[in-house]
Amino acid sequence: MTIMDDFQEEIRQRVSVALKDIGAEGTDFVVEASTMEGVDMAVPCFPLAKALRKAPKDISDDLASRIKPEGMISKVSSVNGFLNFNIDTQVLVKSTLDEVIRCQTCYGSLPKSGIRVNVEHTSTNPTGPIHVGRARNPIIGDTLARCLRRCGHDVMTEYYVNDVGKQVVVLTWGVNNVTDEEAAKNSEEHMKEIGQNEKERDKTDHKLVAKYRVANKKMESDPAVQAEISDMMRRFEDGDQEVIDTVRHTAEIMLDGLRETLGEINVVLDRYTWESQFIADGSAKAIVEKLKQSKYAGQTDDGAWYVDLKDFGIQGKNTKFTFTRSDGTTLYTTRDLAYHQDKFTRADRLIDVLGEDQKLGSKQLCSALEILGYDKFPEPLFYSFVSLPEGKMSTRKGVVVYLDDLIEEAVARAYEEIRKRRQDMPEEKMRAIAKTVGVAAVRFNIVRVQPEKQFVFKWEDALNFDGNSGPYLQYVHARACSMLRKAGEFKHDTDPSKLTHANEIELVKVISRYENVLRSAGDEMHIHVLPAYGHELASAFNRYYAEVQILKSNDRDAKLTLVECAKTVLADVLDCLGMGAPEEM
RNA sequence: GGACAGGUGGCCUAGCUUGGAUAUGGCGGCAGCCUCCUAAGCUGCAAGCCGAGGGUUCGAAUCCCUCCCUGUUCGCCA
Repeated sequence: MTIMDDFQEEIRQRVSVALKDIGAEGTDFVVEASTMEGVDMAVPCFPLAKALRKAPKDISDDLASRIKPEGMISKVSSVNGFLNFNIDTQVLVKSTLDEVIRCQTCYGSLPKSGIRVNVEHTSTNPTGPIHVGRARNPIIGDTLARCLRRCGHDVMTEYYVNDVGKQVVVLTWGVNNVTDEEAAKNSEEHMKEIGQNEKERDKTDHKLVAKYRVANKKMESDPAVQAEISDMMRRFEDGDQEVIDTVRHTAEIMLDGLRETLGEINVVLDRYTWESQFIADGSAKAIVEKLKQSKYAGQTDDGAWYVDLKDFGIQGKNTKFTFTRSDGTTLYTTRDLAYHQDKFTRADRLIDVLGEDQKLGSKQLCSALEILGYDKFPEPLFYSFVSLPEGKMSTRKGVVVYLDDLIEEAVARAYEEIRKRRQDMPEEKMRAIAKTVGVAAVRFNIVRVQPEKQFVFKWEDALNFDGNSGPYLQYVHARACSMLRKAGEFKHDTDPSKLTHANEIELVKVISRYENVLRSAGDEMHIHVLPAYGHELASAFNRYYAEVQILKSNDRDAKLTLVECAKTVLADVLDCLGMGAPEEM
């Protein structure tokens, strides 16, 4: 419960009593945050007009005259049919600041819920480096996980590694049969093709992808290679441990590169689960047997098994969800079912961060789970693909921006910015700050937009360090730190009579909303409200900073206390967004 | 063709679940502000048929219907 929630509740009670006084006990009404400047909460009286058979304006006038400003209510007024309320700012300031000082980084966080939440995100196929088309996934997933932890849940993040299927087999063949020289030559051609002059990055995922490209080409042109790969596929399907191990090993190497990239943007996953596990432990086969028993099950002429989902809201030409090949082997979707079954033994709530291309698959998965007797389902969080101004991202067409390149560019730009203004700073420190600032710019640029919205990647936006950006929030944090450094020792003072400037009240109001923002970002999975909130908080701080003298004020301790509280909350917002909170920049 | 998303000033974006007062903020543009705590900042100005059309309502960006545009999808791929 935030102080605004308490205030809202108090208004609800007072209005109920007033309605009783005018003989309209039990009439429904809403108390909402006001959009009008200088008003905190409002009760629109228009819906009451019919029931009371009076003009809205008369009702609000009448009610306003019956409610005296008491308790948290400092002012009641009636404007054009709206019954308006103002909160007692003294109470607001005192209780908010005391709470921040008491809780520190836990301010805004909810108590332990005991709910285990599993967030599966990223899960990109280990066949190449992460490009920005997919970069939304780890950033959304990681931010959501951080929000959910603040909502009091036990959160585990998880990456589902696809080490099964043709793609990884081809990659594996490439790793074992393509020479380094061939790969280097391909790499050179590839870079030329995508219009870059530099050499391909010396990083395992980038090095492996060259072999993957060569393997794909050879497979297309050379029947012998094609046959070798088919043979590997067959042995894999037959459960040949040697082949399975080799493929897994390649995936591990590729994954090392991906993990490194993710680490650069502060994304660390708690667990990696391998798809091959569900073949090895027989759970995918068990799913097949169970689904075969269902009344929705059927077999094609060739012998492939499916369940018909037309009764489950699946629409289109084909409502059949196939779960075995005609030779009886399992499919990706079957193994995904086994995976979700496994996840449900480890968590109460499952969240899957998925690209919008997975929408149908996710729905089919839920229907199949229902057939298997489940009444709990994974909650998907879909995001639209990131495209480039020149169109859809495609590695083959050379229309691609790798996440590694984006990070490198952002950090380089941040370094230039720092060097411009801080000649006094040691090189190493500038590098460290550039890193944290560049990463913040990248992450913020992605989470600020609602996931389901189409997203066109533009360098100018991704490298924006002004206005609504990650570096803007960091700048305010650094500014507050600088002020506190200069201030030295001071005593916490939350006396509200010393914090009466409009900008001070505004700043406190923003701080007091943090809990509601976290709840919306986490439990309702609206993570994009968090960067917006961070910008509001930082902006409110900047206006306070611009208007009010702090270090030389008579009420220095109280003003510094507000600075410290704002800094504390901002630092937590930054952390929740997976961004560093630099003390200088 | 069906299904599912998105469409808001030149560009990006919030609000839509649960209808309310002058539609949120940023970028870019224009005009100001560093003898003072970090100018990656602050202040002000210009800029909108909320995709189009109907409907419901005292009141619609928000709810309902139709249509248009964009994206995704409709594999014995993963």
